[in-house]
Amino acid sequence: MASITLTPTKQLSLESNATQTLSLLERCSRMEELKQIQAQMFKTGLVADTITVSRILTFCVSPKYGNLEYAQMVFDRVSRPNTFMYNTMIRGYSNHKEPEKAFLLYQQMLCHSVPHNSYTFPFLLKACSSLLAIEETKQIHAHVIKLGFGSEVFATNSLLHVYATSGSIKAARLLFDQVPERDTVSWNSMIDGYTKCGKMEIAHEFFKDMPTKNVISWTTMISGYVGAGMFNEALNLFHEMQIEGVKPDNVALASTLSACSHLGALDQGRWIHAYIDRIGVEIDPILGCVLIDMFAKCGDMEEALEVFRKVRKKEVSLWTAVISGFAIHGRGREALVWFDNMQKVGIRPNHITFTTILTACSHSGLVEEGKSLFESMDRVHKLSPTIEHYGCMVDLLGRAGFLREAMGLIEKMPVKPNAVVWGALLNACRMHKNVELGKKIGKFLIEEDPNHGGRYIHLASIHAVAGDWDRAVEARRQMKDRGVSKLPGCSAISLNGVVHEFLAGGQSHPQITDIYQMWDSIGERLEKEGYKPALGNLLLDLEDEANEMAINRHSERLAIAFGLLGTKPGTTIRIVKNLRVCEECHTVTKLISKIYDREIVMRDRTRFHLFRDGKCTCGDKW
DNA sequence: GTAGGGTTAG
Repeated sequence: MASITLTPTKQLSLESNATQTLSLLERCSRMEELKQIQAQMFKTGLVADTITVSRILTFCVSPKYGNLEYAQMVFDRVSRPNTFMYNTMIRGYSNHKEPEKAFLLYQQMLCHSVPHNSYTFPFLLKACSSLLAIEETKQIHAHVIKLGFGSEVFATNSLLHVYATSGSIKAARLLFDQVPERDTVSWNSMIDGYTKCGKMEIAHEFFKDMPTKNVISWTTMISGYVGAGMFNEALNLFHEMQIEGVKPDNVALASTLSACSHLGALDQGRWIHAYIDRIGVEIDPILGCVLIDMFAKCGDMEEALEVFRKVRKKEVSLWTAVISGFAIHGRGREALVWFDNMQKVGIRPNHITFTTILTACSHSGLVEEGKSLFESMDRVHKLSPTIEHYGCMVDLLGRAGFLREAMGLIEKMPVKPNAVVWGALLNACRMHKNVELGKKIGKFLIEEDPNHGGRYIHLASIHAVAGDWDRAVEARRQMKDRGVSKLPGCSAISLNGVVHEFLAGGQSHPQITDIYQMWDSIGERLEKEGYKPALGNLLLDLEDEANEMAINRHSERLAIAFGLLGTKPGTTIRIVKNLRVCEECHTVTKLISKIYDREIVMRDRTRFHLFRDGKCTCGDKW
């Protein structure tokens, strides 16, 4: 008796019949096995019946294997594919890289008069959704109605989802109001749609009004808040969810942790981490990444590494999260060690890993290492550098003072440099006081995008570095005159588990009078230590034109004053959100840490600073 | 005797 060997337990004898073939297909776990089974079927003269072909197609289009070419080959050899097979192929294409081909199959299906069933439209509309194809959606919508699927909840839900999340929220609303049957999925899609176009109040109305909420409803609303930058609202909603007794799953936890991470709400984040351990949720790579990111951003690399050790599936994203943690702490050497170790265990770095490791090198002054990594991207790893990587390199060279080399790199970039790349060079000009080049770039950037507030601020800061306050104020004034708005500076501080936010010029905090008084006394102490503010007074009189320049520092000073009020000497103050820690702020905070004997932790968009006893760990040389 | 096998939302 002849037989082929698949795996020791899976043998297919010549006598096997269709039923055995099916059970083999069911247990099949690799593409190779599938091909062997098919070869054997051919050899033994077994003709694949409808269900066997269906099984094969299902196997090939599953996201895990995704061998659509092979599925298409099998499909092409079926003389008259039935609805199921068409549906399966449409599903396959809609989930993978060529959603357009789903439309092609649908066309064939119509040509051959193969009937639809209730599965056809959800698959087809998924393709519309990934292509943001509103025109096609409208056409399919017409078919849904014409073919009598207008009251099928799956079909109408899929339509709702495409309209709501592809920029046609009004069409979604119209449909939502008229469909005969609505379920939780319909409501969830509406909430998702409204959060995606920034209509947070309406989204919340829907959320409040819906008859039954499930964990996805809660998560949609929470991640909607996170996407809109409303982190406190996100956290509050998570607490409400707990009170309602809805058990959060990994997605809900990841969204909430991301809110904690943005807010710097380390206490709440720790609570959720403990909760995850307590209820025994497995830390999947996504949850692992947000936990690592949160601890790293809040300053606790040890806890971040502890999480890394606990995650079973150590994917590239997890290693990258750790490397990113070292990067924001200016621990470039360790980042490099982890980058090497990751490859030693057979994990290949991707584009994001390179962005991260280049940032780490840049922030730690590891110029040679960065250059050699950048060069190795294409040569060793077969990854072509993107504009982000060029941006990192300009930043790396620029920070190290190689302005000409950075300029040269920009000139020979294969793609048009964007504002991020120029911004990196401009920042380098500011650091190294290259006023001439800085002014040129600053003006150029404003011409490119006159409505972008940040550009004016950049130019102003260059003039400020040169001590040319008149021009600096002028750049600010120009911005004001053109009606360009800038988001007000914002700082947040975490104290006893509560996050307090301060806006530049803000007066709304209940203890605002004490805070201003505190800052006055801080100012006196600082001046006694010999500190002289570069411009204007310390806290800034916001009415005073000359102080326009330093308005950014207003919010962080309110936060520090508040922190000093609420803590004792020898303890830690956490400024958990801040736009940028500038040179002035650095000097002031170093002094405060010494005079008031506090450890001050400060996080800006890219860095982590720990001020202790008049020093800072970030390693920046001003 | 003609089902079976596969759906939508974070």
